[in-house]
Amino acid sequence: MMTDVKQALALTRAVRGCFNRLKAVADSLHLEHGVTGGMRAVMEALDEGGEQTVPAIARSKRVTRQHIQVLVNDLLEAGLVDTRPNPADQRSPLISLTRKGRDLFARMRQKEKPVVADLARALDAHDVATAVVVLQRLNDHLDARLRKRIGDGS
Amino acid sequence: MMTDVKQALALTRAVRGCFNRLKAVADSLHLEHGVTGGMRAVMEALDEGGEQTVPAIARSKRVTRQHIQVLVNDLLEAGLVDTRPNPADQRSPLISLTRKGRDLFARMRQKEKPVVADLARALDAHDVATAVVVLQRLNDHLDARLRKRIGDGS
DNA sequence: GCCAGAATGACAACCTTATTGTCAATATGT
DNA sequence: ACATATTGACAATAAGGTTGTCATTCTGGC
Repeated sequence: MMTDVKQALALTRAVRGCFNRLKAVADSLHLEHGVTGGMRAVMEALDEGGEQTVPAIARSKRVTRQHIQVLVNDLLEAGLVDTRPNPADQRSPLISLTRKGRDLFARMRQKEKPVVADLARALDAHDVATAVVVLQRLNDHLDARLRKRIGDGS
Repeated sequence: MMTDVKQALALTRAVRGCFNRLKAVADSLHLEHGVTGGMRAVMEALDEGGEQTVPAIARSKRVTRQHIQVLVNDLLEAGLVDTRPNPADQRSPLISLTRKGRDLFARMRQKEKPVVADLARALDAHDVATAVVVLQRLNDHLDARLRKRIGDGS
């Protein structure tokens, strides 16, 4: 059955609201580590995707490589990530989490755990699964539109 | 049935991803009107909530009144909103959309319509309804946590 | 009514996140 | 080999938002 426009709008509003609150909660949890939201997001990309180049991280997050470069430089200075020569491209080393970086990321995850578990307790598993599928479909759809737009422009 | 932690994390990731894509699509739609995202958000608040004071808008959006004040001043200059003396508080006039503001907002909505309708076509109504409920529950839960945190701090 | 304390508009300084532009060096396809 | 694209580095800029301050108005207890 097809969704009506009103419902689709309600979904987008709910997503926007959730995002802001999630950000506020995450910020309140990670204040003390000296790691900014951007740095944390890069660490997450490395934790999930393994070692990657700066431009690869930028593309996956749809931001400029210059922005990611700055964040990675900050992480390097903090000793949370390390570089390894890239056999495939000598300009662009592979970035990976150091032991220290992995440990810190694990500690941050650990800190999130009770909060997320608290959320989990309040929500029905089947409904959450449905919501995740809906949001992923929405993501794919939006991606297609964004690609088309970019395609139009060039 | 209770959701597990992994699923709850997947939900938060999906929300973050959706938000970014929604923002990108919305930006691409509203570039030409000379209305920034912030201004548009204030217009939305006024369209949905009727005339309000600046601090009231700020509170509903969890940002500082100073920030909203700047946006409202921009909107005033653009002739998109107007002020009316507030019988309840002489310092803080009531802000409302002008005819021009309402028309522009309607035009922007109209422009969104085919996009949202396209989304609606790709999604199942029942699933979307479930997703909206889940996200609203999530919102409430996060709100409770944020209030508690603020309560702790003071 | 009076007075302390809170809320408000106005203005300024600043921070964070992210973009665009540029340059020199390295890669890549033909 | 050569044109074109990609990359790291650096700088300038922009948007969105915060904090701080001042004078004014509002509110609640007395």
